[in-house]
Amino acid sequence: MLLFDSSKIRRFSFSTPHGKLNTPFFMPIATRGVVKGLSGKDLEYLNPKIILGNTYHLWLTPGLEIIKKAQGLHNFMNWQGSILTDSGGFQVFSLGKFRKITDEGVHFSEPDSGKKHFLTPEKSIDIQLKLGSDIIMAFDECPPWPSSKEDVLKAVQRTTKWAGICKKYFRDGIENDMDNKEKPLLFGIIQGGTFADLRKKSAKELLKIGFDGYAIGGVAVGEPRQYLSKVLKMVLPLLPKDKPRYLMGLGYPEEIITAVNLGIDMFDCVIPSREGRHGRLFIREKKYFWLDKKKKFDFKKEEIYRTLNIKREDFKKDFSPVDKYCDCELCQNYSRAYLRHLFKIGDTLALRLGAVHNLRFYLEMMEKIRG
RNA sequence: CCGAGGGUGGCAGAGUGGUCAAUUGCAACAGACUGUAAAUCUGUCGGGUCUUCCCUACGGGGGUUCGAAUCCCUCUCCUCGGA
Repeated sequence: MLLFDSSKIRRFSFSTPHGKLNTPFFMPIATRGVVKGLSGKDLEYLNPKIILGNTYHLWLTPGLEIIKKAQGLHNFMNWQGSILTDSGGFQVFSLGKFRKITDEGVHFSEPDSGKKHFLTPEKSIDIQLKLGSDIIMAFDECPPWPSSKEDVLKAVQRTTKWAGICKKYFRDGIENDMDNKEKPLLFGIIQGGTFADLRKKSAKELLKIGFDGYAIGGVAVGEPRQYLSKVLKMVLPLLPKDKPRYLMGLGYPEEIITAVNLGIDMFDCVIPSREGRHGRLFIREKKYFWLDKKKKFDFKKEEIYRTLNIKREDFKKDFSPVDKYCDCELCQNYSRAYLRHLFKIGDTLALRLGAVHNLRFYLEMMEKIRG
């Protein structure tokens, strides 16, 4: 059971070199310079204001040479909104056995080719500056769950150390870059797993260094779901009210609403896009009744949304729209049966329509939350 | 009509005496997905009281053998070559 109180949520705005952002908001993921399967027209329709790219992946492909020749990532992908770039810190976690961590940085080997790369805090910031990112993330170490307290402590210490290096390198980089009319923002990332003392330690150390915004990382890496609000409650009271707070990598709609309630401003997650491509569609049965009239509302997850596995046999002859309250291209033009058919024959249109729909679901939800 | 090679589970295609209810791929069905190693991954996929048990099953029928998808005979169908 969650409680949503629209009068209590944080609403404010801040600007990046590519525009003003109103919180709380959700960032679609464009790891390698594209929201997988979507065109610029699709993005125009979705109008997310800000999307997320990834340092590590863009560094490998297409590489900085190409991005530089294209005059930055925005230009390269023809996206004029803001871009937040993740530092590659998450790959320290997700690439698991394909990397080795030292205090200086992380050695990665590409899973397919075995090709080796060494990413450091300095290099990460350098890459992000060259990409032309609007919001640059500090390079962090995201420990998996479960990890011993000793290991999490080590990750916190390393993350703090790297954060200091990132800050310094960022400041120097900005000062030396006379072309940069508007300076990007730099965010620090709080680690500490599920340990209250380590979370607080991490937050305090990052506050001391000073950032334009603060992210909470290392959440939803496998720990039980109850930890989400616990971790947020450990950290959020310590953060300044006038700086954006970003919950990295989350989540399902009910998790986002929980986090909004507790004071989070920014989200990103692969769930809507990936699950859309995989045929799992987010739909609502009633049109956001939980946001109507009443300011306070108790609701359960099922009351916000449900999901359809559109590939199921049940939808073979279901000619109704996926979500009758949705205004996306899929819901306005095609039936469940048709989308199922597209998935069954493996046509890429299915992937695109699925991702667009789910992202529309998420972004519209955020719109409604903002009011 | 003669010669040669074949007919295996929804399809394709392994297997040439026991460890075969039968490799693998596709299709089908179901599930997973949280700062994207992900248009990916996992499971099921002849039937039964779902079992270290039984039944049915590798074109049909018959035979050899302790034992056959695998060997023999016969019928049938397909493909290729020759009249």
